Amino acid sequence: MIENKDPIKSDNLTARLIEAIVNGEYPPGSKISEPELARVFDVSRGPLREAMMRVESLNLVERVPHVGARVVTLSLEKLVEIYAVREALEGMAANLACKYITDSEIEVLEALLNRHQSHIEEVDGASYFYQQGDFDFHYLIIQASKNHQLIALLCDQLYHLVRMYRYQSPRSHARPEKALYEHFAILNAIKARDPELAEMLMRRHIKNSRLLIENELLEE
Amino acid sequence: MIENKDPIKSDNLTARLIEAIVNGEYPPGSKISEPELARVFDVSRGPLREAMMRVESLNLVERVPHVGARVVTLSLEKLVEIYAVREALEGMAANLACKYITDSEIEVLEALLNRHQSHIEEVDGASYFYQQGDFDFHYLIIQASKNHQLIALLCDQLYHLVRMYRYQSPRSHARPEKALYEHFAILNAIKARDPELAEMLMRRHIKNSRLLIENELLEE
DNA sequence: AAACCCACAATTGTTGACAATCTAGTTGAT
DNA sequence: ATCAACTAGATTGTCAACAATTGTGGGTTT
Repeated sequence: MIENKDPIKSDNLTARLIEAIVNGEYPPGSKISEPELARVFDVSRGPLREAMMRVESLNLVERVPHVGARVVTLSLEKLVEIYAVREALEGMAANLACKYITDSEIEVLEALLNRHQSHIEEVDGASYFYQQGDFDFHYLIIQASKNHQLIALLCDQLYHLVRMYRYQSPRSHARPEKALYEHFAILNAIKARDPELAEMLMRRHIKNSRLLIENELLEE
Repeated sequence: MIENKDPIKSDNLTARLIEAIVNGEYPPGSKISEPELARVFDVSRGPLREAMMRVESLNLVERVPHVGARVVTLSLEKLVEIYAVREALEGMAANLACKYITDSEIEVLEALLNRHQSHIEEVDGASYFYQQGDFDFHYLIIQASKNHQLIALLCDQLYHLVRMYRYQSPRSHARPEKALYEHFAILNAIKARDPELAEMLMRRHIKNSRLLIENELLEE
């Protein structure tokens, strides 16, 4: 079976552009020059512009006609708004997951959380690892909802912005012990097939993350 | 003050394409030929493809590399998924609206609902008018949330699919009296600044709409 | 008759060039 | 000296032609 790597420049470009923006290679607010990027990515401006249109749809860049595109700047207000949306959507995801999650998916989640627990006990404050693990947990819950619209909205759109913020935030927003405790509570509710409880716990979990970020930023 | 009509073909095209697809000019499942559409809209394939990328991001068309794009087909399953997302997001919108809605916005909503009541009393089953009115009500609540991410997600993305379905559905999914009653209940909760109640009522309202659609389709 | 292969037409992906618009630097006037 | 207008350069928007891939139809083989 040959690995079918997309030879379509426009499609590959989109993913590469997203990565470059999310990890800060093109920092927030910086101008994006079409000729320059076309040179960097070794494509013509045609496919590049097509990719830009998609990236714009993801709200990663903002375009002004005849002027150009800039990487979005993540204000505190915007991030709070995003977390409100996450709260609603991931709450629903946890709710739906109670009905649709499979036994094997539950096993994967349990293994993941156990691994997190070990790591936290070993190295206190393994924050980078934890952030990735936090993403994994939320990802799996969202997937378990089996709602493709929900999955697309969260994983293909919102999470790029969330990742962009975490990558570039000087602070570490991790609170490993408490968050892990909340993750276990959510998983237990899902295992008990209790949609209302699972949704409520997920919403509280995300609200706590939001409050943490708000406080950290307000301290400055 | 001169009306600044966008002379940018690529941008205008996107809106025109969306309208054409939503109102069924290009029916679900039909193939979209780039040369043909370029002729119809009197543009080159360049701007047309840029518009197509955006329309694809809205999930109104599905593209296969080197094959082409087709208008999405709205299955019952997909619609149910969309309504679950609406339930989560519009519930949150009602919740937030309790905090951020202005007095003038409340007045507009009250006037809207009163107008609906009059119309329903006059002509029994003014279903077309009601459907537009239903959109207006939900639109205003969403706007009142003042959450730009939420507004963009619902008004700029999801609602195109909902409108597409309503336009093309042979049946009228209106249940004017009950829906109007629910609208009044939601508005009252918002006026009382009761976020939990407003969210709960909005979610029930949308769930009722979903159940109605499910039943109507299952009858066939 | 059914299945396979091959060439042809049509469509998609990509490119480079051209036109329209914005930005910046310079010149000139008050 | 400050501000406005103009010009030059660069950037964005658009186009038409070229390259690559897919689907189709006919012809051959089993």
